[in-house]
Amino acid sequence: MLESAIPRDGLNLKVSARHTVPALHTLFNSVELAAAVMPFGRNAEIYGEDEPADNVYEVVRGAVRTYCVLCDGRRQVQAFYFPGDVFGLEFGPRHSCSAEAIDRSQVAIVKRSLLLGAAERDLTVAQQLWRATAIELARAQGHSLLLIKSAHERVAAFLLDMAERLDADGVIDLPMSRQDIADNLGLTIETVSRTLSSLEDVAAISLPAARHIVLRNRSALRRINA
Amino acid sequence: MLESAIPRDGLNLKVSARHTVPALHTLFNSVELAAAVMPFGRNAEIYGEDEPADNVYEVVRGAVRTYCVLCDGRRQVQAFYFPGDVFGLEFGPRHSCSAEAIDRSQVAIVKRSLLLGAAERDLTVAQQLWRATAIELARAQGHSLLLIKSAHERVAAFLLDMAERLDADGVIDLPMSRQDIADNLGLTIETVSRTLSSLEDVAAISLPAARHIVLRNRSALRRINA
DNA sequence: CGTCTTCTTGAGCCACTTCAAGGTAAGTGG
DNA sequence: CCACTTACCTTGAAGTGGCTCAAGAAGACG
Repeated sequence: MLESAIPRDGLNLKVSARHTVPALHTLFNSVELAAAVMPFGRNAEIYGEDEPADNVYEVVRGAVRTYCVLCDGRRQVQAFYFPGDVFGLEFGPRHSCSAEAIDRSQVAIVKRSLLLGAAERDLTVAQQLWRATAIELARAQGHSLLLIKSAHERVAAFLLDMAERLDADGVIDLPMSRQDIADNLGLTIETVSRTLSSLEDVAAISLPAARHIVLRNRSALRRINA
Repeated sequence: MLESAIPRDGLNLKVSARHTVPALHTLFNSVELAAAVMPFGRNAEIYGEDEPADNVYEVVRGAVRTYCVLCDGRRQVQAFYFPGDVFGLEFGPRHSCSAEAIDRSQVAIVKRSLLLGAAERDLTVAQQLWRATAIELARAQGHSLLLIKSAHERVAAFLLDMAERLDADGVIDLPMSRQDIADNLGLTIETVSRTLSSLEDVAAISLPAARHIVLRNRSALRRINA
């Protein structure tokens, strides 16, 4: 139903079979919903930190990053979202971080008030809201665990995560820049680049192009990940 | 109601006025509940990682830490909980990390199934479950933001957080060891110790005893925290 | 083809870690 | 009450992983 509403363009990113967060149509399977699908250009802001959290979003095509900026300009990318992933769901009234399209993307948008209303009438919707938040919590906890690891471990973990979410037979097509990866892993772009090169040196991956990574040895990556 | 069920002993830790997570009696204000209060000794395990998450807990007196251990033994303390704080609430069937009493503590315990049942009958309980998870999510996001900062920033942030939660007029009585703090902040105990000493040198704090910290200049700490 | 952005690589540096020693405080048994 | 033990904390000195600064290579795009 969501699918049929989506205009196609040339982006052609794959839709992940495994959802990080229950898809909106799961959230809505017993409710009539009005989901608008909106296009966003490369680096376009979807919402900003502290803005009212009036909507909930699902990536239909493309990729989205959420991030916080410290007062001195350091940026932390909290998460990446791909087709099927839900983001921007808050309990409180305001967004805790900003969201931007990484690439040209299509995003389904539904009014939060509609969801909350549905949750009041339908128990399973209420449960899905809880579930979506719980999955985000698990992600955030995993992210903080990541940040105590070494650069090699962080990059290996990142690659394994991306492989699971974007995989086409061991080949990863990254939509995001090295800067995005670095800000997600709490490293510098130089360290990310060097670490990828060193993983290529030990034949764990190969790098036919900067954003095109082939996993050559997943168990080696898992071993590095600790 | 919970209060009256609590046997007193000699610990005499203060009960924080400000709750990190809605207290169980908030969660239960429209439900009859059977909350047992159990004592735990210093370093006693309350639950272990991957154990079935059959209960939800509230610190009544004392202090609790939750933590994960990596395969090579590195430990990350995810959070500290003080009187009034709820912990161990999971959406999934198993605990994502272990919980231990830091000190001799009293912990109120309720069956998860009771809560879930109540949530099915009572919309506000369902909302409180969601809310508690959302607050944990905010905490986890804050924690990962902390971990990209410098040692000085992390320690300053830790002190400000503890001051807010344990404060008795600018004096902090820490229940946890330097190792706990280090594992929470992603640093070594030596770095934590050195950083505290250096904060004392610049007159931001004073250290009459290792676990007794006096905030001398909060705005300096806030400035350091970035 | 030139320009701009992004990515890679190198060299030196610094914040934090590691390793090591000593100090302090609380508990325990004599 | 005091020696002894043990756990915890602090401080120093040296090492190192990741950062900073800098230059060049590789794509992307008009």
